[in-house]
Amino acid sequence: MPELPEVETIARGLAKLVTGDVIESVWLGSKPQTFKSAPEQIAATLQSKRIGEVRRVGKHIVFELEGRASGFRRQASGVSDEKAGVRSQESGVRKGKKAAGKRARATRAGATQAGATPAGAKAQWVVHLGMTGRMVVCAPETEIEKHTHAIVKLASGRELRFVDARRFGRLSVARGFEAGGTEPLEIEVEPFIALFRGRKTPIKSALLNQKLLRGVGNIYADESLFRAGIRPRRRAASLTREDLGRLFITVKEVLQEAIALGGSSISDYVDADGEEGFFQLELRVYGREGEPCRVCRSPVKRVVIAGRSSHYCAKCQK
DNA sequence: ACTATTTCCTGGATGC
DNA sequence: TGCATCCAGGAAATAG
Repeated sequence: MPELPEVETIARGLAKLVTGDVIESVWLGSKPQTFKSAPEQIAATLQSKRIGEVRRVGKHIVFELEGRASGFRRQASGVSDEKAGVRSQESGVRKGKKAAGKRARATRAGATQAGATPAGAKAQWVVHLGMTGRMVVCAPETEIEKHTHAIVKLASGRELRFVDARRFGRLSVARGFEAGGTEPLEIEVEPFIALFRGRKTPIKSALLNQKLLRGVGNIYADESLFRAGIRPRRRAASLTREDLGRLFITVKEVLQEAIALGGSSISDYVDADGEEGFFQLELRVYGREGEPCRVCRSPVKRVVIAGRSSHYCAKCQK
């Protein structure tokens, strides 16, 4: 399950592999829910672009796209790139086949994003891996895996493929992409504390809320709370400044350590080079139900909060 | 404005 | 062995 450290690791790996390469052609699969922007718009936006910076924003991978196809005009209207993007989004609303409702909603979200964007921002390819999404860089003759939803041919002769069995992953194009909340590795202590003020929701849920902090998922929420000595069910508003001060430290600590170890390889996560991470060996509570707490030896508990399994030590966390 | 719940999806694990 | 059932998870949609 790629969370911030895994996505960071993958983005760094991809940056090394594909920065500077040029997209020669794009094939997109037929599962509509994979594409958060209209497939035609994704294909048109990627076509003939040079891949610039590749970076992580929350749990998203963002590819900056530079330049454009010579002579390419969307809908032969001669409008600017910016307007072409908006226009094709609108046409997406009108067209909408069986997924009309879904598409319209997704399009509105995209339009809001574009609206908040400085004019002239570069086009971007945004990838969310969901649970099982993977970006594969390989030779064109490599057998096409089951659940391959996108294939991007590169001028270097290689292909960049998006493979996602469970299909929670999403592809889109944007300009000035911004994901809701604040980057946990960049936030300062006071804004961090302010995020949770007055919230009745369990602190675990608040940590998972991407509109507050972006990039923390189930594994790192549990690990941060363990290190801070806070039970996941505690209401966010009930935490003292001291509690939140500790949590502020442990969230950063856990994420940084996990990045340093290349993420956690649970189930089938591997980085852009196919290498496993090592942070799964450092996990103190996640996935350790019934096993002895590494600090006090009492068995790790598992409860369900907001539909997510949450692991904690009843003795070490209050 | 918030919060809680449901939905999507398939491979792997478990149960009988 | 085979078949059914459950479970994992992020985020958007829906309900309260």
